Amino acid sequence: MADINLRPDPSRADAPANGNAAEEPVWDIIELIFFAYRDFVGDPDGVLAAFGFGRAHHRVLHFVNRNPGLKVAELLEILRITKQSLGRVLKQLVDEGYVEQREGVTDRRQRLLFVTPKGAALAMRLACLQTKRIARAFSEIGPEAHAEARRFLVAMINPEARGDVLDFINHGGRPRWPRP
Amino acid sequence: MADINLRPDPSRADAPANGNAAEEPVWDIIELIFFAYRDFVGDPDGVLAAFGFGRAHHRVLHFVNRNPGLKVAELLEILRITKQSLGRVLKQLVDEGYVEQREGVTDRRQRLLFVTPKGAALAMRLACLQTKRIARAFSEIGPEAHAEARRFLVAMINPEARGDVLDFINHGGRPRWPRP
DNA sequence: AAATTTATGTCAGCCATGTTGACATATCTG
DNA sequence: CAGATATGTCAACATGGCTGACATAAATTT
Repeated sequence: MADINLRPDPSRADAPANGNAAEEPVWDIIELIFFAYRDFVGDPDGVLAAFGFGRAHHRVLHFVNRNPGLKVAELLEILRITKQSLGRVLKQLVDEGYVEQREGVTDRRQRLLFVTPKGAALAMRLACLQTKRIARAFSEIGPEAHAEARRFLVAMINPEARGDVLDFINHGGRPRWPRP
Repeated sequence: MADINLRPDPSRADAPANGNAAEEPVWDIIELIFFAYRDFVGDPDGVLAAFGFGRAHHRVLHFVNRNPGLKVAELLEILRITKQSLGRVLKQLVDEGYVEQREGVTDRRQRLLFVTPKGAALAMRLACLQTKRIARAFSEIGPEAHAEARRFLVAMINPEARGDVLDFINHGGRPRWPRP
């Protein structure tokens, strides 16, 4: 009787406690992230395909919509892709009238990004689609769901990046990624 | 004073309550899923690159490791890709000795999938990497973290698919995706 | 003013990983 | 035996990453 603790099933080895060695993988969360993400990003695919767009366009449109006046360099840092990759999808969004570029007022080298009304409508449509899934999940869980999900997701982000990410998602419509 | 309720900030319009129309997008969760997933799947990339593999190889290796004797058709259904796409990465994993294929005992058309010891070691290494991130997140949140995260992720999965997914992640090492 | 740095764009080509369509083979089932 | 099933394969194409090289305009530094 030397080992009395609260492990109902020793095979599950939960509560790593030391948090360093990661002795037994947390299989359920690893796999649930795969399945949940697969369904979550799958929602917009049909709509995007009808517009001739893919997930890359969705990401660009989303962040420009949420951050009017975003600089190209900031968007590159968010998406962590190269300017060549971004250029391809951005050009299509601009050519087809979903995104606009305007010269920066203080720095005329900059091409600040804005969604057009058409772009805003598509971005909103896609966000609402994804929100339906989130809202259904929250309603199944209860009133704490939003706060719990947010805590979990924030904790999964690289600690050094969290400050910037939290500033960003709380921006309230004003652009400020690395600094104004 | 006709509207007394607990909304600290009316611009946030949280708690959709009806759960049908998805009137205002849940921006924070949508974006946090993007950032959290980006960091989560980024962890294994370095290790994979050192082996000449990519994320597609990781997914195959992971599910074969977790499901010894998995049938090709079952793996296709999990990953939701075509057999041609799977064939390409699976062939490399087999050729390089990470995965083995054995004839089914009852049905000799089947090529049941198993990881080799080498494959198991790599799969475990990658899972432990991802587990470190999860364990860190859990330790920041508290003892309820695992249960909360699991509830949220399950609730985000398509309701029709949940039964199969839950059976799958609880399989305990015995393969049974659609049916035995 | 000239030189340099910065913000952005562009061309060309490669790679990983998804797709469709057609077809081959072995094996199981009725 | 006839047909359905499990798997593999060839060929071609699409998307969205990547690198490297180079161009332009505007800001900044010297």
